[in-house]
Amino acid sequence: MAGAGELDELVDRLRALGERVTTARRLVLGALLDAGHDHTSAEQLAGVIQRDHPDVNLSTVYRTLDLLESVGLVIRAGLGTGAATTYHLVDRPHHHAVCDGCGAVIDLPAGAFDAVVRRLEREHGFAARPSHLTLTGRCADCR
Amino acid sequence: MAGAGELDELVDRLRALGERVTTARRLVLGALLDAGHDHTSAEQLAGVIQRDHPDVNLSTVYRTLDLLESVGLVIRAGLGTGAATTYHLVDRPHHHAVCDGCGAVIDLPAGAFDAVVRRLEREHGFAARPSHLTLTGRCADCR
DNA sequence: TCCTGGTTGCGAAGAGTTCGCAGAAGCAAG
DNA sequence: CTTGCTTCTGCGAACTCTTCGCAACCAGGA
Repeated sequence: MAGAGELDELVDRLRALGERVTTARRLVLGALLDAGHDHTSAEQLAGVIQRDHPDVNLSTVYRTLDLLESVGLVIRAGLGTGAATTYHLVDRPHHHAVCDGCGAVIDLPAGAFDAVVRRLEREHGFAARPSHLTLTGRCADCR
Repeated sequence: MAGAGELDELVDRLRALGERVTTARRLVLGALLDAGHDHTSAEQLAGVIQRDHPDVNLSTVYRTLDLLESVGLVIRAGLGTGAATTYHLVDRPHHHAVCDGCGAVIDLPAGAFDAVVRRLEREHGFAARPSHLTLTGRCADCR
């Protein structure tokens, strides 16, 4: 279980953005906090929430995740085909390396792509979202 | 329409890999060639093919794309939620920048990520597929 | 040309996600 | 605290994209 302080902070941010704070949204944020830096699917989040609150619907989790993404509190990492979309809090910027073999998602330090991002900006006018870079390959275990 | 020579070359590569060359596979490869460097969905490809060959089924296009991906002739770029998975030939290595705003896929030169890829290998033991890096952000037009 | 196993078309199933609606709940004002 | 407007939620159905099973078919080797 994550500390209550963190949840309150997220809730306050949501309110400050002019969004309503509802029970369902609090629960989704709480579940995302509990997930730590793991990448969880909407269904997984709903499962966790429904252990204590069976009346929270999967649709609501999807809608809440959409909202949280639109205000920048959450990002979605669209993995390859078959796998469901996963979400996690934008607590600190980092990047994803997804292993083709085992599907593992490896978090990479935020600075890894800085040079590339700057170059893209300069040469292509493309503003990369610094917290959302995904690359695929093979992790050390699967090679 | 792409040159016939290119198609023959792809067909030969497929045969050399021990895979059967069927009409449907030839058509899928042809459609991928015609698409050039655009990223096309299975449905788009099926549509193009079915203009001349209405009897080619969407299932077959999916199965063929899976095959082509498994032998390394095609890569799939799983864009965000909602959008269908897109595919394109691995004609030359390059990377993708996907715009959040308009969904445009920008091809980036192969070398852009070389330094990062090498560093990932060294520091994380992660072997990135050099032909499949995706990053999201905002293109020049959408900013 | 004949055989054999991989491939295809077809239809249906499956997973993940979205939508519409009526009732419930958040939040601001009184 | 109560009221009232607006947004949110639960529910269920619909939708899209993708996969599967099966019988007929065909590519490639003998």
